[in-house]
Amino acid sequence: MQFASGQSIYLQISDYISEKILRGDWVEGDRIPSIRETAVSVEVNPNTVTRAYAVLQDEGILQNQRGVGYFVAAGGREAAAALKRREFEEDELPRVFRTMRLLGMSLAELEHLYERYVTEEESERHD
Amino acid sequence: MQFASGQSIYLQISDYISEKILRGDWVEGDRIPSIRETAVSVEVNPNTVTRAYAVLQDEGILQNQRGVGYFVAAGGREAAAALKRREFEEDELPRVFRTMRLLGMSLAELEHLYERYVTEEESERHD
Amino acid sequence: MQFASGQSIYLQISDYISEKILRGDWVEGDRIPSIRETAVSVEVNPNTVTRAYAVLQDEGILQNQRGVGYFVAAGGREAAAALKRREFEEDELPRVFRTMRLLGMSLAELEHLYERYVTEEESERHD
Amino acid sequence: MQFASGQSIYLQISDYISEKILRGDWVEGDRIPSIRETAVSVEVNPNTVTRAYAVLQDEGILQNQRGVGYFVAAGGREAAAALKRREFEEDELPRVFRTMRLLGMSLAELEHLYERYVTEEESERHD
DNA sequence: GTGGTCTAGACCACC
DNA sequence: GTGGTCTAGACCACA
Repeated sequence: MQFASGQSIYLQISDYISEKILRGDWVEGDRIPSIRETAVSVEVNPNTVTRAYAVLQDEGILQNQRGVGYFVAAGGREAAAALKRREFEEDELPRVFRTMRLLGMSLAELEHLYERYVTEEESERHD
Repeated sequence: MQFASGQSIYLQISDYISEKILRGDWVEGDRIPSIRETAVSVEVNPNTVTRAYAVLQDEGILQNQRGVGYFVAAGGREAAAALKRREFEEDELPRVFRTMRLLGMSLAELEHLYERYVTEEESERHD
Repeated sequence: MQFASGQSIYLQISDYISEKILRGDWVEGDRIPSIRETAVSVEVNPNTVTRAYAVLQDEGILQNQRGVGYFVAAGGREAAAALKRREFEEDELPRVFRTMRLLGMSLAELEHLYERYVTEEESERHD
Repeated sequence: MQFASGQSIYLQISDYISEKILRGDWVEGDRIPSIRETAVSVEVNPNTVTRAYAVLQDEGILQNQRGVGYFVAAGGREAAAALKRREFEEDELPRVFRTMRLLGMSLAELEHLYERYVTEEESERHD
């Protein structure tokens, strides 16, 4: 895992876990890697992972059993989707639309960029 | 002016100035409010405004005449537009498109949200 | 059995057993379920149940006959009652009274809540 | 400040702050001691105080200004009161009433204990 | 000066 | 083994 600057590592980790659950890699009731395992695999301090997991537990995405581990909570996927959608629609999209107006970018142009993005994604998948 | 958490205040201020110029509120050669005036009006430490103006000067959007004040630079509007567009296309849009895929949101749905945004904007303007 | 977070599971189990004895579900000399049986029924590691039983044995509530099982000790019910009362009066009530003052809650209001609690209990019993 | 065992220090600190606000020692908009100041005064590591403040910020009791400090949030006192009352009525009181029934303790007896508590408090105040 | 984050390392209770 | 907490110390961005 590569960390971008500009966002804290623990948030990048919680996003990463959250997206795994969104994609269905881990489903309700699955035990996810322990704090220590994740710490080793992403090469950060266990404390940092603890913080990432705590965020997800607060959001109702993870659940933990003392001395056992962390699990995808009941309704965890829905919680993750709801959270991501809410952040997207309430924070990101308004900013995007506002910028479009400022730049005088039309919806058609946005669609064009979207299609370009999709094709680029496709080609990367073939690497 | 309201400050969102999560982004530094000086960047929020420089964005605010930059958008004023993009909208044409201030045009090439206009003197913009002094650091002190802005500091008072947005209720912030003058150091913070200084930093915001410095960013804009670096980008070629503002120009400083010592002892006189800050002015919209020659080509300032174009510089602001270019900067905003670059940030938008390189940073924000890829993130947006990625999230759309993750949420399974179609381009049609995005257009729908865009239209809703536009109508909301319209109605707010009538307040 | 549902486990609340915030208190260790073994203590929740020992409370649960203790209350069974207080209510008279199990009386002096009764053999209570084996560690394994309880472990299965409450879906917990046998080690955890062992610890819970050990606590109760320490308090003189249970008695162990090696190879046979655990029994409600002579005077077990009284021991359980004394323990619970002590914990209640020394730990819980002072905290409760303190919070009442902090919230400005009167004794009358407390009585009101008590009556509501009792009626709710009644109605649940009819389910 | 003395810390009891059984509850984590950071929660004891957040309770302490919360009660200060409930009592009106600090009111809306007041700046509370910085993380470092509190860390010194209660003799714990700044990280621990950070965690306590973060809890209160999550609850809407505190609010922070980057680089300036923590403040009692708008509606902070109400948030603190609501939180405490909710925890009290939903968690603590049901447990109390349940124990009363188990011990066969009457409301009259509880009142008696309450009066004793109040008089003890009074006499302590005269020390 | 402020808060925010991260690391390293320790100890604990618990399962 | 698991997670939870705490410390010490560091570095950073920010006001």
